[in-house]
Amino acid sequence: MAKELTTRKENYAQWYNDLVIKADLAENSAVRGCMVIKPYGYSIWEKMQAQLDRMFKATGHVNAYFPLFIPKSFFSREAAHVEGFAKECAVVTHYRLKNHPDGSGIVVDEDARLEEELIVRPTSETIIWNTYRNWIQSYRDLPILINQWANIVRWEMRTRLFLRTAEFLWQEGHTAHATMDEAIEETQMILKVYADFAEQYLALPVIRGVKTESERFAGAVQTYSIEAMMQDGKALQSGTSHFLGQNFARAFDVKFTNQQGQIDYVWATSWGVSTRLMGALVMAHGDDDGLIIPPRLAPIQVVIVPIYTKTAQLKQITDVATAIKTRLEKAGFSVKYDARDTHKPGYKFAEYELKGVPVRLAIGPRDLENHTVEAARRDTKEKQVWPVDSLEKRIESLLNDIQQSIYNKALAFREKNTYRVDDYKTFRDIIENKGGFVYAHWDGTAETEQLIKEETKATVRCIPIDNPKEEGKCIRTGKPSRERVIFAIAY
RNA sequence: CGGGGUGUAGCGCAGCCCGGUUAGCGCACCUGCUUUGGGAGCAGGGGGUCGUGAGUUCGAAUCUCACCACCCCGACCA
Repeated sequence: MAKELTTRKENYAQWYNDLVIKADLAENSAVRGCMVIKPYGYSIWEKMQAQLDRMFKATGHVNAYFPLFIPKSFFSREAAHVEGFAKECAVVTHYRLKNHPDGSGIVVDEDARLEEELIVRPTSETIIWNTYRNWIQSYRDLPILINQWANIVRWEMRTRLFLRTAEFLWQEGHTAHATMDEAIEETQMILKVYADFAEQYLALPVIRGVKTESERFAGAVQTYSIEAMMQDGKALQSGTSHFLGQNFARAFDVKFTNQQGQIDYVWATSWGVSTRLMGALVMAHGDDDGLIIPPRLAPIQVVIVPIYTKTAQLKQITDVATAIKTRLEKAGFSVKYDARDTHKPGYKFAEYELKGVPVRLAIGPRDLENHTVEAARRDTKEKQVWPVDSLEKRIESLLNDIQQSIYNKALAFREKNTYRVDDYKTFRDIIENKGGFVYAHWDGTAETEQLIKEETKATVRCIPIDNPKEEGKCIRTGKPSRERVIFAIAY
């Protein structure tokens, strides 16, 4: 197989797609806009899930499951919500098929039309809040801190593997609170969980911020997000946390009696991250040789490749390799020994690089003789020869180093491509020619935001939290502004 | 839904303009031998309703029409 992933400069989208497909993560399915997540890709997702799940549980949440189908009437209770999602819903209208009378095949049985259509959930606020109504009467029933792992469907016009598929996997948290402050606190706490996960596990530096009104979740009072920069300078919204106020409680009539004996509507939050994080992983860290998986999320952290000429040698090497594998597994690493006789070492090297396995150990006749292994790290491709003794310590420190290095690299890239700009000409030049994040003043109106979007394709990604106040003039209209916001072209 | 493009073996493509043996190439696949410390070499082999349907013609991958699918760019979006 020849090296082919060299298209990135010419067509980043194609480079990304190739990488996802060739690294064995996913492929397009027979269903338009939907993807097949392959075993290797899914195992990375499982690692993400497991870690996020731990973090949610550590912050007091529990998992539950709500229906895939949402009656159409539920969906229209919250005006802004329905407006935001109506254009991309899959709708179930019938419940039965039949053979066509002329024998030409299976057709929908028109006699089996549903009285009320069912929407395949694009998000579950409505079905969940309809359920919460029955669960909540008193402040003693609050808070409810529930998360759900599920698939959802949004009938997007244009799709891209992991980043925007018609069906995707995610987790959605839906919490109910007695007070506004508590709900806001929850929203921000989850944002912190997302940021910590992105930075410590995905090795992806993110900016926490607040969305502008036009980018806000349909039905939310406030939307917080984490924003990351991909290697083409575009922004990827990698997770969102919404303060929903009492909007859904009002829409679904979810009231409770507070400690003072007064009846009030319940305060809500919702938050989610999706398989889009897989896309972030690919785009933030990948290179022309393939993926680079952060060690803390790698399904295989260490791969051992034998190098031999005769079958007898293979047996000797296998003895050594198996012993090493056992030792490393005992130390808590996930290790694969690839003793396939059907592929040559060079092929395997390239294959595991494509898959982004952080560390490769090669063991050959020389190593048998010297009691060594050759260790190669995926991120920098550096190799060194190690004695077999004390391998655990070296692996541990190497994996930690890789985790940190790829984070540092991504952070350095983001900083290098972040600008502070005060005039529109420079702004346009950077957005059009360089890409990246631009901190600029904005007058705070949706009109100006829309104008800038039309003129440059850039949008306000977020208003960073803890943003320093600074007097300035909107770069488009010259009207006064009190802080800079982040503009970028987004995925 | 607007603009552009592509459908030929599992993947990537040539052939089409100018119709004419048995439709070809690279990778992959299978067999054998030699190889194995960075995607092996040689020899042999298998695999095709040329997207679908109609039309023109003695003859269509090639020309005409319709349809379908997919990709890219836009609008929308996690």
